Amino acid sequence: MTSAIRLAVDAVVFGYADQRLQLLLIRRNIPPFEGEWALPGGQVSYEESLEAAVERELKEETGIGINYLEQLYTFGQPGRDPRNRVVSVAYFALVNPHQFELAAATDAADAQWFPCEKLPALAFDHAQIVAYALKRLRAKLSYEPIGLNLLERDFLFSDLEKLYESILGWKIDRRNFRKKFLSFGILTETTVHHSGHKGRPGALFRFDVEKYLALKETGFLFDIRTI
Amino acid sequence: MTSAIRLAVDAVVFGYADQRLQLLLIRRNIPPFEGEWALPGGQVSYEESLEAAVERELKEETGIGINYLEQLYTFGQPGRDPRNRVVSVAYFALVNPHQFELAAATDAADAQWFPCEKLPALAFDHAQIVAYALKRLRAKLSYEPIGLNLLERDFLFSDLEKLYESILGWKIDRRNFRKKFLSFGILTETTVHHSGHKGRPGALFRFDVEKYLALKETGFLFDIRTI
DNA sequence: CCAAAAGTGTTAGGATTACACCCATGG
DNA sequence: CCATGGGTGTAATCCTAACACTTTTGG
Repeated sequence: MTSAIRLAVDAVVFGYADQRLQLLLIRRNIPPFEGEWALPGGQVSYEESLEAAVERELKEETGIGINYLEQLYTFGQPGRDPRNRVVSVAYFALVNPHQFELAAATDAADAQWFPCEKLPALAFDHAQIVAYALKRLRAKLSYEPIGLNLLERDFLFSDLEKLYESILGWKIDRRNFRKKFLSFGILTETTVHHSGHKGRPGALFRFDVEKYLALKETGFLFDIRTI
Repeated sequence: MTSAIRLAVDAVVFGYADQRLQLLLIRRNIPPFEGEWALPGGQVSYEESLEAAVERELKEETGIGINYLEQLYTFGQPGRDPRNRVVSVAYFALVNPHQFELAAATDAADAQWFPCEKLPALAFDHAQIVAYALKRLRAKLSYEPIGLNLLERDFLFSDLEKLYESILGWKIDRRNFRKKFLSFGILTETTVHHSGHKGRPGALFRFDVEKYLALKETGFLFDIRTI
């Protein structure tokens, strides 16, 4: 019998901080690619679900929890791991980085956020996985309100604008964007936010997940492609 | 050491015949679920890519080749196979059934097309996989011209209309549909089709893949959601 | 009082929808 | 000649896109 194919999971974890999209990476402390940066992940154990494996690895290697998780794609080309045949189910996760401390406390090697436009070289085929995830993120931003998982619970409308602008990579019209986004009725206005910076204080908004799910039931489709 | 997770592929193969969407199934001739219907598929061997495994299994079990193949989703819940932990990468395939004979010649058990609205009970979690694939097919029909992979090379416009109507499950406006679809410029009109049935003969069209790919390069997006 | 950010409406143009009659053939 | 399916245009409506000034605060 030839040896068995190994099954792993990898997580592409996006965060949003300093008005830039960030990616969570760990520095490998074992061969191959020792010392290089890679996606958090690892082998799936026999009794756990794939999602459980992702969450476990993330906890172990980086100490963070996640706001949004979905399966991305399964990468299985022979040769993607130089030693063995490893098939990896990649997951796509969104996090508000302010919500979690990166744990230096764990036994993992360094975990660190990198702005997406300045990524280091990555181990294995992880650059390809990240590219795929970015494509998915950009596409999904326009037809599901997942961007809200990258923000704090309460946020300024301008935060949301800037998030879309920085991830999609083009200028959006503030007036049209606000009109359209608010027309969905999935944001509730809370208090007004004072101080911090110069300029007129703005209203704080919060994503009303209940209302979003209720609307989805009725066939409503979030769609902000035409901004 | 606990035993290793097994890796398999399964294929959800859709065809279109008798003006209905059809699904390709095989009858299992080994336990578990012996005698029941299931998706074609099987274990991935150590050196082959996932796609190669799918195509090999399809050839072995049903004798058909495929017009379109993409990865669908990876199903990995513990317990989905009653004996072992099997993680299965499901693929989504489109075929023109007239193009291939189902091979009784192979050593596989029966392979057979079933209309999607009259599927038998399926082994494992295959009903769930099929449901997922149907969702993907319906969604994709509207923003990629994949429906054309289900038709013969030359087809009547009414075939295309009926395909969309039967898969999406609602009436479409003939005039608007034709106007919009032709406006993309990815179909070329060939000859006029005489005979076969009563009524005025219609023009035959052919999908111009070259032109479609060229257009895609330029940022053109196929989009027929608003029909 | 100045700089910075928040907030807000209107209009022209383009896209979508709804809709009905004539044409060409086979039987 | 009639039944069947193929082929076509227009008008009303809705949605999108473009655009600039006023308000409120901190410094």
